[in-house]
Formats: sequence, C-alpha cells, structure tokens
Amino acid sequence: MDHKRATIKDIALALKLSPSTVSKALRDHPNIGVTTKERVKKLAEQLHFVPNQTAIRFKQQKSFTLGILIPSMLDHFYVAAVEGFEKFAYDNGYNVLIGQSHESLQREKELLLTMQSNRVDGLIIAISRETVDTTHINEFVQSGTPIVYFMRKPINEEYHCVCSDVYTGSIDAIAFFVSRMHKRIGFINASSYWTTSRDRFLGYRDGLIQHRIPFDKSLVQESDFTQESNFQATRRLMQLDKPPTAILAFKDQVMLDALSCLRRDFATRADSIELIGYGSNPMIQYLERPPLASLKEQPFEIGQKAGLLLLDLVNHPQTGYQPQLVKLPCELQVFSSYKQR
Amino acid sequence: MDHKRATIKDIALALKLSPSTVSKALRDHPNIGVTTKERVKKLAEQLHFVPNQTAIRFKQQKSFTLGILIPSMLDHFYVAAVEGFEKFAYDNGYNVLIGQSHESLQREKELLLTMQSNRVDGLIIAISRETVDTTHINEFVQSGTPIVYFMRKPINEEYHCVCSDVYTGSIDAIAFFVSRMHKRIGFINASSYWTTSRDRFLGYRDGLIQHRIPFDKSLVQESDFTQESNFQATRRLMQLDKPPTAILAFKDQVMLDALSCLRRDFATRADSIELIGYGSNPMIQYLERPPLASLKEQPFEIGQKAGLLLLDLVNHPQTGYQPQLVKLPCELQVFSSYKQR
DNA sequence: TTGTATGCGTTATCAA
DNA sequence: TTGATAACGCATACAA
Repeated sequence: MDHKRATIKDIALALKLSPSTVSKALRDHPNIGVTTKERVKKLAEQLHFVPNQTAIRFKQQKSFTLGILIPSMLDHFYVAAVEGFEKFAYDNGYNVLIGQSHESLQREKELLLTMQSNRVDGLIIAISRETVDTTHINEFVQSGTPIVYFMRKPINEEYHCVCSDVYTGSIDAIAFFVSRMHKRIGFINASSYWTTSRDRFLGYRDGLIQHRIPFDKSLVQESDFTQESNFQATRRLMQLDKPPTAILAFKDQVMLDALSCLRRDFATRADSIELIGYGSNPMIQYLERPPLASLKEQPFEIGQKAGLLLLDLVNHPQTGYQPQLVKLPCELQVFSSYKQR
Repeated sequence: MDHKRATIKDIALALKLSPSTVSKALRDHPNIGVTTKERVKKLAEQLHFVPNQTAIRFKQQKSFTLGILIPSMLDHFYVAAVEGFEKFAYDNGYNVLIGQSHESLQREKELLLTMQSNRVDGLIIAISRETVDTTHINEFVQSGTPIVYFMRKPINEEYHCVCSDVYTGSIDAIAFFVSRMHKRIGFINASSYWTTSRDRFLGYRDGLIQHRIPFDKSLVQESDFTQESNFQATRRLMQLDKPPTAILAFKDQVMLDALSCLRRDFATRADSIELIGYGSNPMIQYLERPPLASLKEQPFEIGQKAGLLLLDLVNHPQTGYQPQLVKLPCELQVFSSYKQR
C-alpha cells in the first residue's frame, strides 16, 4: 500500500529530470524528446500516477467545475436535466457540482455560497419556490461567475434562460381540449414569480381567445406542488358553480394528484374530466386509465443547451450583455387509450 | 463589477496586517485581538470575501469531498440514497461528487479515475451490472482512499457494506404469500454477482423451506432491469407447465413491468397473480389496482449510514481491517386495496 | 497579540 | 531539448 500518492516531483527525481520536463512530457508537449516522453509515461503508469486536479485547479485559477442548482432530485424532470447538463459538461472536461434547494430560499443562498467557495466556473439554476427577491443571485453574478437560468426564471429578471416553450404548449393543449368539445377548461398553475408560469398562463388565455371561449378567472388556481395543495386546487375547481370539464395542469405530478383527487372525492364525475399535464412522466405508462395527454418536454436537451450557453459565457465573458432566451418545443403526447376515440 | 475576487492578502494589505493574522482572525483563532477580528471581518464582508476552497483543499491536502457512485439517478432508490448521503456529508462539512455508471463497467472505471483525480477523501459505491471483475476497485482502495459498498456489493469481496436486510425481507414476503394460500411462488432476481441478489435468493429459498414448500429451480428467473428483460422473465414464469400464482420481484420497477406484462399478455390470469417487489416506489400510490405489497427499504438512511461509516474510515484509516456489514430492515407494506380482504 | 517564512503540486515563463 | 524559478491562496510552525 503506497500511502503517499506519486507526484510529478517523484517521477522527476527518479528519472533525474526536472518537474517541468515531466509535466510537459505527461501532456505531450511538442518540445520534449520522444524517448523522454516514453520513460516518463512508463514510470508514471508504474507508480499509478494520477494528476492532482486539486493542484491544477489551484494553479490554473479555474475549477473546471460547473454548478447546477435544482429544486429536488426527486423530481424526474430535474434529474433528466442534470443528466443532460452532466453529459455536456463531462464531454467538455468539466465536473458538475449539484445542489438541491428543496424549495428553500435559505438553502438556495447557502448553496450559492458553496458554489462560490468552490469557485465554479459557471452555474445554471432553477430557482426555488420561495425565491421572490433575487438579490443573492445578482450578487453572485456581480462577483464574476456567469449563470444561466433554466425552466424557472424570475419574472423580473432579463437574463439568459433555457426552457420549454410552454406558451405554445398551452396553446396546443387548449386546441386539443377544444377539439374534444370542451368549453370550460380549468388550469392549475404554479408560482407567479416564474416566467414559466406566466407563459403557461398566457398560452392558456390566448388559446381560449383563439377559440372564442370567454376567460374566467375562477378557472385558474395556483398550487405549490405539495399533494395537499394539488388536491385543494382541484377541489376549488370542482366546487365551482360551473366546474370545468377539462383541466390543464402545471406538470404531470400535479395532474396525477388531480386525478387521484377526482377519483376519490368526485367519483361520479371523475371519468368525464379530461386532463393534460406537462412533462411526460414515464410512470404514466403504468396507469391503467391514464389521463388524456401530456406535453412532452425535453429536460435532457434543456440541460445540454443550458450547458452550451453557459460554457460560452465562461469562455467569452463579454458576450454576457445580450440575454439569450432559448425555448425548446413541447410535444403533445396523447395516451393510447384515447387515441382512437 | 470587481472581477478579481478578494483574497486574504487584499484584506491584509488594506488593513496593514499580515496575511496570517487575517487568516486567523477570519477563523476566530483565540489569540487574535477582538478589535482586529472586528476590523478584518467587516472589511471581508465589504469586499465580499469568500474563502477559496480550491486553495484550502490544496493546502490541506484534503478535498473535503466524498464521492458516491450509483448506477443511475433515474432510479428513485438511488436518488434517495444520494439525498441521505448528501445530507450527512453537508452536515459534516463535506461536498459530494456524484457519478453515474449507467451500468457500464467502462464508465465505472473512468469515474473511479475522476474521483481519484479529484482526490475525494472517500467513496461509496453501488457497482454496475457489468462489474464482475473488481480489480479496478481494489486498486482504488490500494491507493489509499477508503470505500464503502452500498446495496450492490461484489459477491467475492469481503468489505464494508451498508444495505437492506433483503434476506429477512424475502422471508417475510414468502410468509405473507403463504398466508394467502400461495404454494407456487415465482422469483425474478438480478445479477448473481451481487450479494444483494444472493441474499434475496437465500431468503426466498429458506422462506419456502420454512413453510415446507419444495424449491423449484424453474421458478427463479433473472432480469437485467430493462423493460424487455423484465417482460421476458415474466413470460418465462407464466409459460411454465405449472406457472406461479405469486411472484416476488427484485425491485418495484421489475414488479411494475411484470404487472404490465401480465395484464397485456396473460389478461385472463393477471388478476389472480399476486406480486411483491422491493422499494416502495412512491408512484405506486397512483395505480388504481396496485400490486399486493412492497418491501419498503430505507435508501435515505442507507446513504446516511454509509456516509457515517465512510467518514469513520476517512478519519481513522487503521480501522479498515475489520469489514463492517450493516443491514437495515425492510418493512412489508401492503397496499390498501388488499388490506381488508 | 501579531508577523515571517514555508510549502502543498502544478504549470508558465524564461533561461540554458 | 531540458531546467530553474516563480506563482496561485491559504494555513501553520515558529519567531518577535
């Protein structure tokens, strides 16, 4: 057990070379002799030499690490986004530092500090539910580390962002509902501080307008994603004088809870209510009577795209002034049991 | 925009102190004057000073980072384990580096190198499906970094491991099946290179013995977790001359696929087959006709416990000789629709 | 109570 | 083609 790891120095000493020569040899620097390179590499392998990233980072004043801040890994959507981001990062020689806010502003602030402390070269972030004020994020950016928002962008910030084109998604959903003769369409939305909520809403509203359906404020309810909140929103809709015959939900998790609520509390009417959510949660395939449809998003691609944009900012800090807004399309995916109706 | 981050030197210079004094003041070292501390801390805040972990790691020859290697974050079980591990790590001042093997041995080897290169202070690992030979892991340990296996431990290695007590779990499952009059009980297992597969099997076999049910080799099938493989294993069981009336599955995902397969390909018999899986996947609550039961595991606690064990090894390298084996109990959770039968 | 000197592993610059 | 030197930011042993 060689408890002390081999360093460049060790190799240099053993081979009677200088550390700088060894360093260059290991990295195939052009002006090092072929034989020297061979000797160095051979010994390096024998000694199980592994370059010390810790030292390289320090020396280069660059962490080769990108950060990603998400609400929770228990949400399949964000896991997929992490996957895409990670793949992009690894392909470009970067590590990834993951942080979960668990929807807590306090935690988000702490994590931002951790990211700074670790000197991440850049960060992508989906803000927490509690994030109304964005001073802490602005300070982070001020300190020189570029960020890219993804999915959840503060509504009062103009900044780089990659997200789903939920506006068009909502338009499509409404059109599909209308084609199935629905005229009263409920909508369960999320935090009004996110552009992604606003865009969903605008699509919902404009979709109604396109089909000459009057907009009714009471048909729009807000939920915070907890099961209880999803249930309550559903109940509020169903207890209206003129309840909806169809519901568009902010995301599949909300839709599934709405479905549970309907079947439990409104059993007689449950089967006549049609539902569309966002996300295409893979578990839906296991339901015997799945909801009507889901707007399939592209979380993996969103993670990748956000990484691409971020790396560009990392390498060309001056491009930071013109905020980029990337929207990836959603696709309405109708579940099989409804297709042939 | 202060593009260059403040360092201890900057503070020292501005306050006409030495860097070492500032360093000590910031960390509340006892022999620094109160007024000095105040001056230092005040300026540090004004300059938005954030200690450079990159430098600290380098200086201390310690990364304050723990690694975790899992098959995939798309598996809810491992996400929960990461959560537990992460919480423990953060509470103890450590960062976490996550790697996903995606069941590839090649990727696992690469990730092990990345972990070494990042000088993680310790690592917990659930090996990939392809990991039969464990030379790469042993070399990793040889190089001086402690590891703890969790869930998936190579069958030919005696080493620290934290996992579910699946042996007792299988015993309980069989007992429950027997209480419901089943006599032919199928079993879909996973890689025979994992102790967790062997233990499940031993529990299955011993459970049968306890109830004087003859063991039948053909009732045990293996799957690799892909949907197709899960389907095939189910079909092999159902196509036996004397098919099972109940099936124990390696994990809930396998059980759900088995359920799909039964309902699709063996519709007439599907409802008479009872299923038990491992894991208590939260999505099961959304099924209208859920399977019989699931052995609820404790992935969060397993992650925490593995972290605890690992940190002990990190801090007391000499304790490494007596392999610790920790098993956390599983609890048979019967789904509601069956409870009153 | 504060300051000085040193070194962690690596690489870039410049000299030989 | 190779080598010497300095530097990155911080913590520590020791000196004042």
